Amino acid sequence: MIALIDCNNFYASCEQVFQPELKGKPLVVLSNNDGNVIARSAEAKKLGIGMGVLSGSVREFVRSHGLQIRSSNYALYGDMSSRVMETLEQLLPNVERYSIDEAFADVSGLSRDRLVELCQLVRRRVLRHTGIQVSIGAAPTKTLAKVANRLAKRRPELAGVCIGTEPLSFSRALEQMETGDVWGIGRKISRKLAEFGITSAGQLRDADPEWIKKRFSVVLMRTVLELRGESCLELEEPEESRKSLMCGRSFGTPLKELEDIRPALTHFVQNAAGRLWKYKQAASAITVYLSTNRFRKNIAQRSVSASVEMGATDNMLHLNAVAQRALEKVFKPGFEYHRVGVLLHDLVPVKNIPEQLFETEHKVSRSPELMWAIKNINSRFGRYTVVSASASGSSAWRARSKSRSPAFTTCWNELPVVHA
DNA sequence: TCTGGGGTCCTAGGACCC
DNA sequence: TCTGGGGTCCTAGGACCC
Repeated sequence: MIALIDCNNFYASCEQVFQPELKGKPLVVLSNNDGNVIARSAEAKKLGIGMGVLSGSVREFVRSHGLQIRSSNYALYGDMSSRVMETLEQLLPNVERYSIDEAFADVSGLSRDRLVELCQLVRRRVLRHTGIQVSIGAAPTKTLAKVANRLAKRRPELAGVCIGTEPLSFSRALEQMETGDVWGIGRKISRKLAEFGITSAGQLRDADPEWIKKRFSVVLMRTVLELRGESCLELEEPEESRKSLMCGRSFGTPLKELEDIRPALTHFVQNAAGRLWKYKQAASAITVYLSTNRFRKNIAQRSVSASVEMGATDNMLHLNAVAQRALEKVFKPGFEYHRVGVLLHDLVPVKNIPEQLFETEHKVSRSPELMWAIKNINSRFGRYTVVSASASGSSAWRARSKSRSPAFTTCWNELPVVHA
C-alpha cells in the first residue's frame, strides 16, 4: 500500500498560518512578476477563480468579495515544506518527497483500521507542528493513491483520509473521472484517447495494455496497469541522484543590453551553486538560455541557448565565468529580452569527481576552501553578502512583487512579532 | 499592464561503427 | 539496376507533473 500525503491549497495555507486574518477569506497567490494565479484558498476556488488565470482578471473580486492577493514567497513555502516533510518522516518509514507539497509513503502491512488511525495521526501531527492541513489517500499503487487523495479532498465525510485496499474500491470513482484527471495524463494524451472513444478513467483502465503501448507509449501502459492495481511505479530513493538543476526567471522589465542581463544571470548562477553545495554535487555541463517574451506577438522574437561542457565543478566563480561567456555567445542586440536562466546538468556527487591529470588546474577549478568561506559568510550574514562582481550593476531584472509577505520563518528581521 | 519556475522520463532520429 | 544491416550512443524535443 502506498499513501499520498498532499497539503491542501499549500501556498495559500502557508500565507494563512502567519497571517490569521486571511483565514476563511478568498485568497490567491501570484506567480513571479505577479503575472498569474498559482494558488487559491478554498474560498477563492468557490468564487470560480481558475488556476493560472491572469492576475488582472481577478482584480474585480477584490472589491466585490474582499479577495486577498499575495505575491509568491518561496522562502516561506520552501521552509514550511521542509517542516511538513520532517514531520512525515518522524511518523512514516520510506517517505518519498515528491514535490513541494506532496509525499508518497509506504504503508504496507497494516490493517485497514490501523491505517486509518495512522493517517489521522499524521494529519493531526502535521497540523500541530506546522498549521498546515493535509489530505491522505492510500491504495495499492501510486496512481490509485492519487485517485484516493482526490476523493479525500472532495468528500468531506471522509475527514481527509481515503483508503482503498482493493483496486475495485475505485471502480465508481474511475467511471466518473475524466482521463485528463488521471496522474500522468495531460491535455495532448487525453485528446488523443478521446479520438478512440476513451474518455473516462474507467474506460482507460479497461483498455488493452498492449494496444495502448503500441498506439501511445510504455508510459501510458504503465498508467493502465497502475489503475488496475498492478504497481509499476516504485517509491524512489531520496535525493542523491538529482540529474539537473535550473534557475531562471523572467525580468520585471524588458532588457536590451547585455550589461543589464549579466547581473541577473550571475544571481541565478549563485543561487544554483548554493543548491549544488547543499546536495554535495558538482556540474559537468552548463546551459544558458535567453529569450524574449513569447506572449508579445508584436515584438521581434528570439529564444536561444548555449551549452558548455567542463570538468565537474561546484565552484561558483568558475560556473559564473563559464555562464557569462555562454551568454556573450548567444546575446545579440536589437531584442527586448524577457528572461535568462542557467541549467546545470550532468551532475555528479562531489566525492566522485575524477582526479584531474593536472592537479593545479583541478585546484583552481574547484577551490573548495574559497567556496567554504563564501558559504559560511553568506549563511551567517545573509545569502547574498559575498557575490561575484558581475552581480553588481543594474537591478532592472528584478521581478515585480507588490504584495509579498515577510519571510516569517527564514529571516531574523522578518519574524512574526507576538504581543503578550 | 500582467502570461511561473523547476523538474523527470521517454522517443525519434541522426551519427557512427563494424 | 543495384545502393547492407544491425547495433549503440547521443541529442533535441515532447509530454507530463506540481
